[in-house]
Amino acid sequence: MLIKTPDFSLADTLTAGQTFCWNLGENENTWNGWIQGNYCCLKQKSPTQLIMSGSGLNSDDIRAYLGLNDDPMAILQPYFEGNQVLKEAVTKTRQLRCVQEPWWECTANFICSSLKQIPHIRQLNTTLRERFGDTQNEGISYTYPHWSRIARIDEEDLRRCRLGYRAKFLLGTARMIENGQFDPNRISNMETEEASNYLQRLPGVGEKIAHCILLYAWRRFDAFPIDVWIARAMHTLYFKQKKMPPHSKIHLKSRRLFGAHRGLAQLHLFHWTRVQGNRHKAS
DNA sequence: TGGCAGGGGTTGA
DNA sequence: TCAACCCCTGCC
Repeated sequence: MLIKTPDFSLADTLTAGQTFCWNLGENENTWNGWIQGNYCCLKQKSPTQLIMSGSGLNSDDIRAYLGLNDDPMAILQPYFEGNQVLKEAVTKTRQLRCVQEPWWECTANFICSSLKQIPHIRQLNTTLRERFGDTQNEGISYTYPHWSRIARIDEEDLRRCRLGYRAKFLLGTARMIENGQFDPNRISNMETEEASNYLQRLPGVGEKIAHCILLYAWRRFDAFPIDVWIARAMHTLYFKQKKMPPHSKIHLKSRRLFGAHRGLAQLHLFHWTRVQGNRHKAS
């Protein structure tokens, strides 16, 4: 199925640290992964054309998952005045989109993410699928294990998936959801800050991960996850002081600079600084 | 080949 | 505020 898109980069979007269930296929520009529990193959034919195969999904599903209905340039334009840095970052990364991950997989991925790099997190996602998920396509692909499945696993079995200390957190979170101590349906009716505090009741979920979940699963564009990358970027770009400012000050600054769309701004700044870093490394 | 540092974070004292 | 928690990678 051919899907027309705005100016878009599939690779940038799938490797920007939002989602961890996509792997590069054998053919160039081809990615195999999961949308709404359906295994599918996406190929970027051109910056404005995608080809989707291998699932019962329609183009609206793909567009919604990949955030193709958003125009980041238009959304963030009101914040460009007096903020040349943001304008440049968004212009250079305008092919990037904010995805919409399933909330449980997103939560589990980010619990697994602490002190891990993107390839490791992707590896963990694959391992958990292969060991505890249900098979689709006769063993070629596996669904992400439901929390009720994870809740029944021994911590030692999870540790054997190379989760380390994160095994206890993932198990604790799955069990809290399973026994009704945490109700994800409540999130939709909460303000972002309240939702962040609620998510932080889950073991292994602190402020950063709570904001990641709100941004990438609930698409709360006012969530602003601060990791070491974005903290460094904000420090370099927007603070004159030599010492790294505390997260409270970075949050305040992000509100002032990017308003209700600071999460989206974060995504583009993060990607832009990473691309620049790689460029410096390459040269 | 092996030792060491450091990495996209959270917890608990 | 800071050590502890695991595992992997890159570097020497």
